[in-house]
Amino acid sequence: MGTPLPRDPIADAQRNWERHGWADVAAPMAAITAIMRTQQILLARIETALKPFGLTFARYELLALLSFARSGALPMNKASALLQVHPTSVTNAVDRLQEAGLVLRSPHPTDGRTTLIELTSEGRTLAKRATAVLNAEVFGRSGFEEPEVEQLIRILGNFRRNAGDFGG
Amino acid sequence: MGTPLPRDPIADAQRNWERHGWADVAAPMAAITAIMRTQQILLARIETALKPFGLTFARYELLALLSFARSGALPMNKASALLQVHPTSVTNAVDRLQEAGLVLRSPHPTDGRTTLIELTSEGRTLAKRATAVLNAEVFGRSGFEEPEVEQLIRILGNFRRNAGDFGG
DNA sequence: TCCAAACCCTTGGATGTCCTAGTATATTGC
DNA sequence: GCAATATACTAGGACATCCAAGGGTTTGGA
Repeated sequence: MGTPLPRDPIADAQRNWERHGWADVAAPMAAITAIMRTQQILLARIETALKPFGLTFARYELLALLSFARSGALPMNKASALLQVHPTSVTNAVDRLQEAGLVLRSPHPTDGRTTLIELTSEGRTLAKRATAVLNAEVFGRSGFEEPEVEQLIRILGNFRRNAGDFGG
Repeated sequence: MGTPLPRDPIADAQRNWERHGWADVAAPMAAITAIMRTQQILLARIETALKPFGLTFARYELLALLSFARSGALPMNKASALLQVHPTSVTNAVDRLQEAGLVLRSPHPTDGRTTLIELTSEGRTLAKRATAVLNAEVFGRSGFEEPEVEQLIRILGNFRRNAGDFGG
């Protein structure tokens, strides 16, 4: 996966689409494919930055979410909704974070069905340190110019709203 | 994972970043997180469209790539480079496509190390049908406006080039 | 009151991705 | 010509994601 290609494979795919009579959807195809590839690149950078902490992005996101909750605790279903992942993915992440002593499960005081995830002090400390590294090494060197960042936030925000993520 | 949230969780995260003194990287953080989430949404749409064909996106991409190769065949390492995934991921995809009778492996005529992936006629037919459905149901209804598509292609194209994907 | 429907979490299974080796074949350099 | 290095593919393992199904808890309508 190493050396750069001589040509942009996505631009090539777009040309192929046009040549085959699908010119009307060639551009959206290219945009969507570019999003998939960009996500892959960014995820790799993030995972590299988090590796020294023994964290993956999924686990980091959960830690970060908990660290912003006033009480440092959230119900699992709340975390699932806010992170927008399947409940089983949260179960998986909590299992591993709990093994590492970064969070712990506790019963909900009034609803016997619900489990609360609580940040331990180790978890809170690690979240803070990991965030500092992510800010410095990934978000601070994204490679996006300032106006591009604003455009991405706007375009993808509209997309996510229309997709039903939030604020129907 | 169903009902829309009352508020945009990514916008909330951006505000949290600003509140905690990381205002300088809050916007890139939000943009990157939005890319991750958008990819997730798009992938889900694509997988839904492909499910009736027994295809996943990874397998479809390989089929589509082969269908654009003149001879309908490519070396595994070439496919790995063009799809920008790890060689083992190609091995995995080829295994399953071969089981389904959509591709077959053949030895390279002059290089004993190399394996060629060839499209079968079933594979070619299925690629064509799957592409038609993807074009109609996903790319044709992306939810992106036309100028947004152009902006995404430009912004993400620059990003991918700077990330070393192509055209050093 | 009480049972069905709704909700919450977990287990088990299928996929995909990557990394680290290991085997086989080519290429290079002496 | 032969050993050392490089390249190509695959096997095994770690993770993450989703779906389907199961067991426990609450809620709500008859």
